[in-house]
Amino acid sequence: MPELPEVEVLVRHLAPLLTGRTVRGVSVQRKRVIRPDTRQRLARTLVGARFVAVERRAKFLVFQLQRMRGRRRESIRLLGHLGMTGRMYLLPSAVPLPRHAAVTLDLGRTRFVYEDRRYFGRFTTDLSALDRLGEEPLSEEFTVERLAERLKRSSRSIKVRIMDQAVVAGIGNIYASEALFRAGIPPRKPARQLTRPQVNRLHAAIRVVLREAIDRGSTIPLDFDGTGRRDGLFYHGVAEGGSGYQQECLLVYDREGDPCTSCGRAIKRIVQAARSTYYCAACQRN
DNA sequence: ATGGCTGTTATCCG
DNA sequence: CCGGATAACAGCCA
Repeated sequence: MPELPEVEVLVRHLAPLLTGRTVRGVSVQRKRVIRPDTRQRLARTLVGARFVAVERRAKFLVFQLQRMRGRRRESIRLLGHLGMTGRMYLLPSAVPLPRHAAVTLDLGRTRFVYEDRRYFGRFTTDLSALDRLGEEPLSEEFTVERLAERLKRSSRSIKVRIMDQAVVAGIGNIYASEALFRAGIPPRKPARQLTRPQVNRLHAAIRVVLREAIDRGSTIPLDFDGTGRRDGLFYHGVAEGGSGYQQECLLVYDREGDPCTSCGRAIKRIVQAARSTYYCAACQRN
């Protein structure tokens, strides 16, 4: 569920469930997701700590915990990332763990499960990844000027460029295509060649696309229970009787050959930096 | 069924 | 520095 809106919706879901809970035990089924932490270090850090907040930064989940050490209150931060296929949810302790459980936290009668089929995600006390991020696209700091600055020296295609987390923190493959379609910008255009009106439109489009996806994900019913039905992968809109998120909200992503919602011409698919890009050749011109 | 595709990112090259 | 390719991994689909 990995892009910014999906993480935001998940964080809003998890925050009230986790806040106040105490970690009784830590179990690491896949140690690659905790690197550079070790099992021992993670367990030593977390056991006895209490969740005080869950926040989002770009596509990362930031878990804040506190623990009493002697007479001192100690703050702990944990970084979560879902990679391509990660999920996080609470499960009654009696329920057997899913096949691809990567890390589980014992919270008493429930456990927090981080599950990841491909193990591309992360769950660690190493926060260094946060240092490499650009502005939050929905914050005040993300101004048109900032975006223009980050684009003007790059010869990379604009699509690949806005997926760089140092340029726009939280945009991924889906919303990159969506934002460019909304802004009417061809995905292969070199970033530095965007006109000022195009940068203006892109800035607005990024915010609109992300905001709408968050609103959508906050509105539709989701099941964060680990069963895989309506579990937060809301842009797929599966298990929604055919009227899911994708049908209603994604205008170009994964719609190769479908008629453009604006002009009716077939949506095209190309590959850039080994990822699929979808666009309308008629609506997205220089 | 074999191979190509998938929501991510770090790293290694030229 | 920049940008492209690849690797990490498992499952799904044609």
